Amino acid sequence: MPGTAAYPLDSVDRTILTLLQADASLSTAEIAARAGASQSSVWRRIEKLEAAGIIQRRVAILDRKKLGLNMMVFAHVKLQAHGQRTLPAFEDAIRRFPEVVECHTLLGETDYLLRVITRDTESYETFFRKHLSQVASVQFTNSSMAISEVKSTTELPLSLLW
Amino acid sequence: MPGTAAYPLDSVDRTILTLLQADASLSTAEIAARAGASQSSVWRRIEKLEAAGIIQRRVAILDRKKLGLNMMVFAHVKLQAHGQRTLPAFEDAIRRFPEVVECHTLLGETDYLLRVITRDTESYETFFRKHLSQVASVQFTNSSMAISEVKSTTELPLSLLW
DNA sequence: TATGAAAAGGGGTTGCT
DNA sequence: AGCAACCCCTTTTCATA
Repeated sequence: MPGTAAYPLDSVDRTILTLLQADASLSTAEIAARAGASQSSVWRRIEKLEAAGIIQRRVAILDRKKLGLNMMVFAHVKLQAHGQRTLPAFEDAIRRFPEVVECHTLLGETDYLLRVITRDTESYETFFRKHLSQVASVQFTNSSMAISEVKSTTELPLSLLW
Repeated sequence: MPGTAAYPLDSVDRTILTLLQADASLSTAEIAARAGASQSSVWRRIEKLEAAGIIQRRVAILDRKKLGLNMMVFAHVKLQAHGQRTLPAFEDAIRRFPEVVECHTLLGETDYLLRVITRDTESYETFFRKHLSQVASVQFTNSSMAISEVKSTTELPLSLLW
């Protein structure tokens, strides 16, 4: 049932999720101390949260600019006619482009919002001219380069829930 | 020096980064096997990559919808006059809103792009009316609800670099 | 079905070469 | 960088509620 947790989350679960989405390298012992439960209990709860898919995965977040990926662009894309195969064809192409790290379907004026990461402006233009704009059914795009990050986190606002 | 790695990355480092940004729960032994290096060497390289800030942090990615955060909105925001204190004031407010998980400065028509996550449409409207639109100097906003995710990853396209 | 205590096993961490 | 020892944390077992 989407929109509802598969099982109720108590305060120990909430502490686990809050801590792990901030720092996935915490030991179960450290989490247990802060959550007020035993180490083995916390370990089992984490397993359940992973099995339920509430914890999707653990990842390392890398520094884009330190690696030389200096260009980030948000591109709105609108497609032409919405035939039966237009959307799947576009979406398959998108999934194959490594430059596109996110693609969201939007309600509103444009059909898609893409987050595109490349090395620099030149490589973005190459991507745009040779790949993105070549995908059939793209009507128009509106690309905006991201200049600075005021805020950026992968942490969900769990405080809104509890 | 932004845009350049603090030190050159060889193929072992590249393998480490590629694997860890996909799955941060991999053991150093597993990474070592795939990278063709010893376990302790891989461990020390990871420490160096963390010290250099190339690996920023390790986090757990949670399932937004399973937790009941069903609403995600991308909001373009344009400010009024750009006085000396207009931007910092807006940015400070943004950083305090838990609903705003990302805020990027954009080159182009609008000033900012926000990614906002809330429980549902009602809670988004409350956030928008009582918080976002109340921030002084907001001239206009353009909010688009995200309907579905075609692609979404925190993995940087390292293949573009090497 | 979930818990805490404790044993067993594997991997992170360190010193040495 | 690699090897090996050590220590800590993950994982399992067991007893209890």
